[in-house]
Amino acid sequence: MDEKLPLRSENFSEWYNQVIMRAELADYAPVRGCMVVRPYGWALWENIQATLDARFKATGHENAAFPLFIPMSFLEKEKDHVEGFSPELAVVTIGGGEKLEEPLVVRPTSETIIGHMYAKWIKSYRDLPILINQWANVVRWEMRTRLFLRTLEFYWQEGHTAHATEQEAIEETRRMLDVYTDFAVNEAAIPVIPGRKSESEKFAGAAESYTIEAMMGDTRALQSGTSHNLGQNFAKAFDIQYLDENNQQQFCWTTSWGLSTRFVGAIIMAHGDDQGLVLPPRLAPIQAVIVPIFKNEDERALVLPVVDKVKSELTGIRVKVDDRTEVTPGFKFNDWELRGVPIRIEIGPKDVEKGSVALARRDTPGREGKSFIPQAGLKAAVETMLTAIHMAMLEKARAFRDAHIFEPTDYEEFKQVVQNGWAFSYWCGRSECEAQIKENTKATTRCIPLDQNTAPGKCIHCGEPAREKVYSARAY
RNA sequence: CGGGGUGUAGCGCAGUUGGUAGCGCACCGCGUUUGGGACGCGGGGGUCGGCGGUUCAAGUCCGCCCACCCCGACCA
Repeated sequence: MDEKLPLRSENFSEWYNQVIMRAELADYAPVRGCMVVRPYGWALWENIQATLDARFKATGHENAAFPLFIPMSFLEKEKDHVEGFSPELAVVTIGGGEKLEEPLVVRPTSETIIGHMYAKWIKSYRDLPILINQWANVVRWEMRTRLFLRTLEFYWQEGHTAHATEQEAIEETRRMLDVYTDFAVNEAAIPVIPGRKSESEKFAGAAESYTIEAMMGDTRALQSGTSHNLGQNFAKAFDIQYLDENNQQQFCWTTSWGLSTRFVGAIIMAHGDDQGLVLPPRLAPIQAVIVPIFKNEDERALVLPVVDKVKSELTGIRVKVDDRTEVTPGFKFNDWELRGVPIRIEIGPKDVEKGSVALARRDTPGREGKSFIPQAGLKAAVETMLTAIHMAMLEKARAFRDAHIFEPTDYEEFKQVVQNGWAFSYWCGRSECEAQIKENTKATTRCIPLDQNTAPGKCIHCGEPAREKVYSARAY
């Protein structure tokens, strides 16, 4: 393998693949389109899970587990849902050597089977709301796959709730969109734009879909989390009814919302640089790595006890000591930079003598990011630096994003800007305009930001009156 | 499913008119090294993607198949 990564600016997709392989986040599985998530990648996902799970619990949700297999007939009960998903279903037709009476679908998402169970569990308004989440794997038979971004099987969480009123369901949908936004900004340092999906980009079977859209390092957009108001579509398809206070049968209002291992791809592409990964400190599996430095046995005997002492003082911080003897310190510096560890702590004979350590920030390459600080009070210094790195990463990503969002005033300019950025412009709301824009430019409607106070204008494509402005971009 | 590309050691590749399968990295052993990707010496590792054909002889020529990667239409 070459020592250097391909340059991010020259070949973004090759850079992306190699970062994943070299940083040992994931590997290709023997089945096309499937991946193995390796321990380092899974540790990152576990940190994402932990912080999201805490947010779900804090907003009143409980975890449960529903089956992997769904009767084919369930999928067929909601018209838009089956239309949307049938091309990408994996179907089991044989079990235990016998042809099955009814084929079983490997879940592409669980609205149907959970809807079925909710119909069974919900009797009266006293049973509502039901607020359940599950952490699961799902399968969608995609044509073209990319590690983390689109694989046949992926890991995610899917929240499914049922409510007595439309208003409650709308509030839930928006609440979880806010949770995702808060997570993206405050944990992953990714400044996402929340908004509503257009009709054509909506989830199959939803009344309204909402999304958080993030800008990647090549300016393409990535849908990083979604929240759907399902209206009464699934309630009617699965007969999810409750008896209200007046002894009347009513259909429930349901929602669903999900965030997947795709988000790992978002972290890689939003923050990475030519040296490799740059992990946001609050999610990084290793927050600080200690590299001991010594030339001989005498120095080794001097340095290692200080390394142990420093490590034991950094309580509450995810620290790793790189005690490999078969590679040089210089190799380790590059290795941990590739793996995106936010802070490197070097401890050598000079530090032992002076009672100091060398700190290097991953987000600031070269000498500029290196500082020498006393061992006393190191924990506070590391904590401060982790926060500073988070803020700097968020700011850098925000500045990059804002520098690549344009507000074109005519279609020619629109076509220009979406080649290397996002367009924020008026849209009449008609799917035909959207489709033609996509055909001409490959840009799709990413989201319609909420709560617009925009004065009416004219559609960027057809010139007809338009009430709203939308983000358009080429997307993953 | 269309277009392009690649299959030879774990990874990256070379292999001439068909004639005993090689290089770099990685791996193992020993020694010297170690504050920005160390070096020397010695070693282990292959049904050349699969099946069939041509031939005295196939990694190499011919046919079929398979897999993976990249680019398009669908998608979190």
